[in-house]
Amino acid sequence: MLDIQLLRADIEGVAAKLKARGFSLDVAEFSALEADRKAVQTRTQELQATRNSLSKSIGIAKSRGEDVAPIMTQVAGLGDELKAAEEKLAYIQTRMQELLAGVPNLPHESVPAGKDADENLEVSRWGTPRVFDFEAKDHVDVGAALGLDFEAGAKLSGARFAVMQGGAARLHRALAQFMLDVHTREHGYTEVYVPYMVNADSMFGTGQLPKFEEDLFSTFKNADEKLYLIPTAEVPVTNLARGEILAAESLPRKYVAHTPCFRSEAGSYGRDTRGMIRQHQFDKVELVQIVKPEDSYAAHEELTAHAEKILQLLELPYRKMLLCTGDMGFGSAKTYDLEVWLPAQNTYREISSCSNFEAFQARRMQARYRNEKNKPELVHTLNGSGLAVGRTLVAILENCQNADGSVSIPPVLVPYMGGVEKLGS
RNA sequence: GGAGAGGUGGCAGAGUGGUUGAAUGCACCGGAUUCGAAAUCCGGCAUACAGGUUCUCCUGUAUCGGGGGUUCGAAUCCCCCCCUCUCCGCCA
Repeated sequence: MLDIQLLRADIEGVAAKLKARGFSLDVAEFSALEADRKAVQTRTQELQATRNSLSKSIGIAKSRGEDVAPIMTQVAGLGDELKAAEEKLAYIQTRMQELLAGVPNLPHESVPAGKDADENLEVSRWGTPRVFDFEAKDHVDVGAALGLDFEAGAKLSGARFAVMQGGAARLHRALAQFMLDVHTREHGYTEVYVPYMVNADSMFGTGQLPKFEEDLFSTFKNADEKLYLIPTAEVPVTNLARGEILAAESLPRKYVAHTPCFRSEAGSYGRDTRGMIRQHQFDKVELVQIVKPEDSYAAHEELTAHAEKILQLLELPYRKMLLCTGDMGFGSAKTYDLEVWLPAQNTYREISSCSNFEAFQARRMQARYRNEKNKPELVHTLNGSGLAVGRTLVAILENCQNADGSVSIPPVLVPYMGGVEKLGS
């Protein structure tokens, strides 16, 4: 959520920046509401002040045993106008909040302008895509012999679900364990275990609600309270700070969590229908940092490097992309995507997305810390995949496949595989 | 699932209709004392929003788990919900 003060001070400037990311701000509606708000709020508060002081004098008069009837009639005269004013103010404020809640974050000045993914900027490449001396198969074909079973997933749950057995399942688990170990031991993150279902307040806090409800799975906790399945651990982990005033010394907070993620993938019909790339349920190891505002851009570089480190250790070629204004997520001020090389697709595919949200989520969550002046100030929040486990499995199956259909395990994973160096054949 | 207790400021903990945004203690900040420190003393210390002002200041409004109600006036009374704790039952 943007600072409403910013919109009041310079709505045209804000609208221009939002336009760069393809969002059209309803300046007219906002301005009209703002004009109304100012008048109605001032009047409401005046009336409330009058009522309060009259009520107070009733108390005083009563304690002195004086007749309070004249004051009572005076205060009664306020009733109707006050009630009407309060109702109108509540309506205006609700409407403004709704409007504001749907406005995406402003892009950071270092973000290139662009319309869509085609205008993202390649920042760097690591590793060299392997040249195969045989026809490289895709992960579906490689995985079939190793226990990766999409038909079973479809039988149990439908499209976009998979079952893994034996070696594939073991490799999947090994990847998550490995990532957690690297981030906790070498990168200083605290491992957290969090709920996989969260309430609407949490979803609002990180920005999934109210705008993206159709992307979420949900269930009813009781007749009128919904619980949402997390689309990423970012939601429960970042919301740990919701409503808190953190001690400055406790920052930065660095969390890593391994969770399943659930996404309805509404609107992606026909895309990535084959294989594990786009599933309704997948595992991810997520990095979250909660930092002081002045540290967030350094933290963003650091967090991205932490995700890159996993790819490097696994010896998977990747490139780092700086997303342009038009391709960034709703709440992000700046995002790097890491894209891993997939030989069967002959291209790089997203395996991690690392974003700095600045105060956008913190404002929605009222997540603050005490600054040097001892005043509460909004923190900055960041997160990034470190990495998406399912897609990492895909990358290993494809990049490390052998002509005989087996898959060589990256050396760093061998200890996590009980010493197994090769799956299949 | 049954029975009971409770949710108040960073923390602990008073407060059952009226100058209560809220006693007191701790923590924290400033000052005094001291060669310095501890102890002691004095003062300050919630958040959000609005208006004025552009001062790091004044005025106002809202906020005592959440929502609704009664009332001129609600932390305090009524209703609904959420959460925490204790005991019993059940259970991984």
